[in-house]
Amino acid sequence: MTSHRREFYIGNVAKLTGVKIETIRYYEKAGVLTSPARGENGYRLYTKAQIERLMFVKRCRALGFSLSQTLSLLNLANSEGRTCKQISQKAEKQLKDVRTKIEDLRRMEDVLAAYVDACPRDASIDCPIVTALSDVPTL
Amino acid sequence: MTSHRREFYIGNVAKLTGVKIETIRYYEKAGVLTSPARGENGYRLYTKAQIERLMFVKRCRALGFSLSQTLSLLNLANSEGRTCKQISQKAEKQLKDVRTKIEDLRRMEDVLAAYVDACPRDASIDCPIVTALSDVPTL
DNA sequence: TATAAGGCCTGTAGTAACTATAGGCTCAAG
DNA sequence: CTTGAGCCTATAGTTACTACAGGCCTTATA
Repeated sequence: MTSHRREFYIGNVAKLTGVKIETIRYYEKAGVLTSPARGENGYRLYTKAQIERLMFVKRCRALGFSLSQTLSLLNLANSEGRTCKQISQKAEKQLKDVRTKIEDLRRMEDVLAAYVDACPRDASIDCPIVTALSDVPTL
Repeated sequence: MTSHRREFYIGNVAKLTGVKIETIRYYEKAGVLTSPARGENGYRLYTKAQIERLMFVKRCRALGFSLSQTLSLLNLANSEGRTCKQISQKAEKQLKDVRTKIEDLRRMEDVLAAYVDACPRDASIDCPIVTALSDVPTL
């Protein structure tokens, strides 16, 4: 054992990356992280490269990529002949998906805001929000 | 059997409301819909009131309310002394939650757009997106 | 009359991405 | 030597569905 430690227990990795221990193990089982080496006690031993991979995953997740998209991005990023175009296409697709979600939420926001706006928000019994939610078009 | 049918089979309800049969049954099991009467053959028989309740649920879901929030809204809407204020508070909370989600997605959008923008999107090997995702601050 | 199709039934399992718990081993400190 | 922290595995729970599997019942067609 040298003075320069190059392998980390999972608890250390969790602290370094801000990803919970259970989540790290889950990522391994889900196949987005490669299985680390094990010490004689059976504990997982992470290398710096594996911790970097975990950070990559964390950032992808923060951008809304699914785990399978993340894995495919990782594989692409680590593949020999991959190009910028391939990578940017995935990013563009994700950007499009995010924008679609924003639009959906915007519509919800508009309706909700209109409801709240139309409501006296006092002790009235007759609530326009309930009316709007209950209204049946034609039955 | 009169000429005026006032009870509907689940398939009809699904068509009328646009909610899938399995989903309707799921809502019943989940407790947001009351269990309908059964015909002699064991088939569910829905009344108009139950179909209206289902529409209420459908609209709540479309606004992003969870099933338990939807149930609590339903109970509130159907309770005797409920006020506009109580209803609008739930709507306002949901509006706030929706806006928070929009903000989160906006941040993702900004980062993704910046990544795509920074990328030459051609046959280059050195991709700034990968670099950004891989970059480890201090390890 | 046989049978095939379609609608309904129940119950279970699968989905995504974790989170939490149970039961048990190891390791360092007092 | 015991206590507590940290690690291990395996399983179940979460949300809101969706998709079978296996099996009634009824009706339409050959």
